[in-house]
Amino acid sequence: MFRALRGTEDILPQDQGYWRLVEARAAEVCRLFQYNRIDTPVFEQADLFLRGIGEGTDIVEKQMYTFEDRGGDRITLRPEGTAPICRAYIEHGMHNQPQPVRLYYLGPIFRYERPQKGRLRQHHQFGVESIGSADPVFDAQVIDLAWSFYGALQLKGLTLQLNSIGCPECRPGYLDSLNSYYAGRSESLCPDCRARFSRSPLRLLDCKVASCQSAVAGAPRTLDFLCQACRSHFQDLRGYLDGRAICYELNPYLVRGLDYYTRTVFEIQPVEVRGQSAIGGGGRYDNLIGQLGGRPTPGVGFATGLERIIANLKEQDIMPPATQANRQVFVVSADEIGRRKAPSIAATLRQDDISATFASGDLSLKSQMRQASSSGSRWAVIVGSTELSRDSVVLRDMTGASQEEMPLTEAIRRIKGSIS
RNA sequence: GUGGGCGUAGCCCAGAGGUUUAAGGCGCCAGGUUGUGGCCCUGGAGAUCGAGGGUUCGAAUCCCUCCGUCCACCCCA
Repeated sequence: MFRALRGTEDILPQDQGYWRLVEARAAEVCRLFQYNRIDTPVFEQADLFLRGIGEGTDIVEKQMYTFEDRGGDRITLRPEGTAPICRAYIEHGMHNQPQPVRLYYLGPIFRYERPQKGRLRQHHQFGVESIGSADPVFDAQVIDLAWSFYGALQLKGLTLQLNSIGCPECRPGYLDSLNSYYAGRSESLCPDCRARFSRSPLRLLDCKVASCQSAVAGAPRTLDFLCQACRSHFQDLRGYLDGRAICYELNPYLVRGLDYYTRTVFEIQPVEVRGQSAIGGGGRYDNLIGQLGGRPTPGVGFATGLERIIANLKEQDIMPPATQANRQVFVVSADEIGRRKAPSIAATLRQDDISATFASGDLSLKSQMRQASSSGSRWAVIVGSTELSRDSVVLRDMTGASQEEMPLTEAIRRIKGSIS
């Protein structure tokens, strides 16, 4: 038997309401903030991600779906959204537009990982990018947008964590200090951290192993090493956030898994902080576009996982709005004559913008009525030889138990005139 | 990649070596007298008990291997 591949899942009809809700809120918030939608291909040249995300990262090291296509090109299923957007920015000369260019995207992301709660090999992200300005007002705007989005979904209990990890000016000084701090302590670190020590020292900071935690507690903080420019950038950002009354927690040990981040990094976490719980995150990437071959262009963005959002909506009993069934009809046939006529009756209804379907005439009337009932349709139209001989149908209101025989045109008028 | 739990009908699950021709619930189908749903009642269909191998007179039940799945670690959304 075929089944969906590990770490992938079908989004079944009963869940589509959640997805439409989340997508609609995303589109709405972006319209209000004037971020425009862009859709990039789900696969790109592998090199885009190698250069963009950074060779030492977990994503590049072991999570990319990379393959050679029939033409011999190295292809990667996108493991994140920002690099492709930056590629599109460069490719379409968007630096000629007023800056910053504000974009949003929504679509599948692929990472080869062992699936677990809230973690899939194909998941979906909604993300925004503000490209072309280093002004901290846009860091704040991106966070504001993210916060508004979660607010529009009525998600409760989210916390915003914020940090600044500096720039190429001040990062080396910090790394030196981190290095010498950890140099004398490598004995007490977990094996993973010993490996991280030389590879990506920043990540030492978010190790969860208890023995490492104590080392982290005394470790130097990026914030204390920021250069003047980064320091004032961060100050300004905090000022803007305060001005918008957006609460955040300063987390000096927040680092993110991608190499391209500079200065601002942030993460949004839900109430239930269980292991891998971030629901969204982002930050500034002032060197990414340059690294990808564009002229040096600053940018800042945010992305959030739709599956995790929906999981949180469900946990908080937030339901998508019920679909309107007032203009929905289920055609039921009482006998062979009615069964023959059902498709064209449904078609006539549809011409009047009434959604209509019918049951198999193989089923008993009772069973057809059961289907009509469970379909959620407000109306059942019942047809058989008796009605057809009089050029009429029976219109039954499924919310109660009243029904009446009338011509189809009259039934249509009643249905269209109906209110809940 | 590492560790642990679990795999019985579409779904939830009982059964823990022989009274199992594998139970129950949801869902599905058919009925409960004449062409009608939602509640109730009755009946029915639906399971090579994840796959393969082994132990045994006898295995859904014990052992091994594989596969799948879930959870955790790593890391992220």
